Amino acid sequence: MLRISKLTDYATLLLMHMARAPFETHSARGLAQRSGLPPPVVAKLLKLLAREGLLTSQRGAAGGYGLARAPERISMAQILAAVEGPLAVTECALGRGVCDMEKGCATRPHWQLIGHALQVALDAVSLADMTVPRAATVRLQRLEK
Amino acid sequence: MLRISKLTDYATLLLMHMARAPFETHSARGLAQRSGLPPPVVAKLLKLLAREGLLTSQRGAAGGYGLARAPERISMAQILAAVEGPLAVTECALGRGVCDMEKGCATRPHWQLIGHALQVALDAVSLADMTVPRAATVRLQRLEK
DNA sequence: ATCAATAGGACTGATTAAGTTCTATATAGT
DNA sequence: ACTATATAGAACTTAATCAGTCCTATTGAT
Ligand code: FES
Ligand code: FES
Repeated sequence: MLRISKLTDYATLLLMHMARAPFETHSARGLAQRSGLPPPVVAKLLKLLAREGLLTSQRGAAGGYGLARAPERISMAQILAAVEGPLAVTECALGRGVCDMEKGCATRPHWQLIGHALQVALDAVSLADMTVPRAATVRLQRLEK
Repeated sequence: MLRISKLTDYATLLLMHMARAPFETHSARGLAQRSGLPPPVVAKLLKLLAREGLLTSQRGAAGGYGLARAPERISMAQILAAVEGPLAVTECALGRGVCDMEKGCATRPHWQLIGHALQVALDAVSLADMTVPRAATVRLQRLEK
């Protein structure tokens, strides 16, 4: 349940690779080779991440992608949001009129509450954490108290 | 992102209806009428929830479904798990050999960490909370500190 | 017996995710 | 200027999952 998409998993993987050399530019081809992912998928994802502001891009020969900011300042929540769109646990979490069963349904505010809790959990883990084993453990354990 | 399925939303809705009379038995037909959901969907969901141990069932005339335990002791995490299967944020979060890109991928333990945080957030909200506006607010706010 | 209820599974259609391909544009080096 | 190498963007196809329906069997009260 609550499975993230493969694309998001891939995106995280790519960003982790880039985080090992945070100030250099990386080409889509090179990242595809290093990650083992299919080149078209890598290209698609990098374009998306650049559009969403997580990466900077430089066109032309000797161009490539670079992290838009330090790995510590890129959260998993941001990566999720970039690839899968804004967090909305239920379809009808945002506005009225979207859902047929609004009458007789009092769940909306509660789902929003849960959504917020998830957001907090995802914000607590940064890309930098992901590259360092057990880095986020302490912070997350504090969340659970 | 991290959208729960409609079925899970429906299941929650049904359980909330039942929680208003926690000790009575409810028929699928009756719940379909009260909830406004299509009867076949309601029947399917109740069967599933009974199999998963969230509901008790009584066959035959005058039969029906009842909550397996008090609404306070049914968490949203349990409902999610019943309808959508066990929480696994990534496909390869559990075992080895599932995923092609295991070599060169160090994300697994971190995803497990995130998965655990989500689990905690979902465990903090009970079915009883869902029926009472703002009931879970305080508990969730404490989680965020 | 009969009627009202759940149990289980098979099946279909709709929606979304995943992956590929093609064309256009920008830039460095020669 | 030319060429090679890169990203930008969109359209398209296929695969997988979700949502919803339907049919048959079983159970139990009247
Ligand atoms: S099911 Fe959409 S508002 Fe509750
Ligand atoms: S992508 Fe599957 S192990 Fe990382």
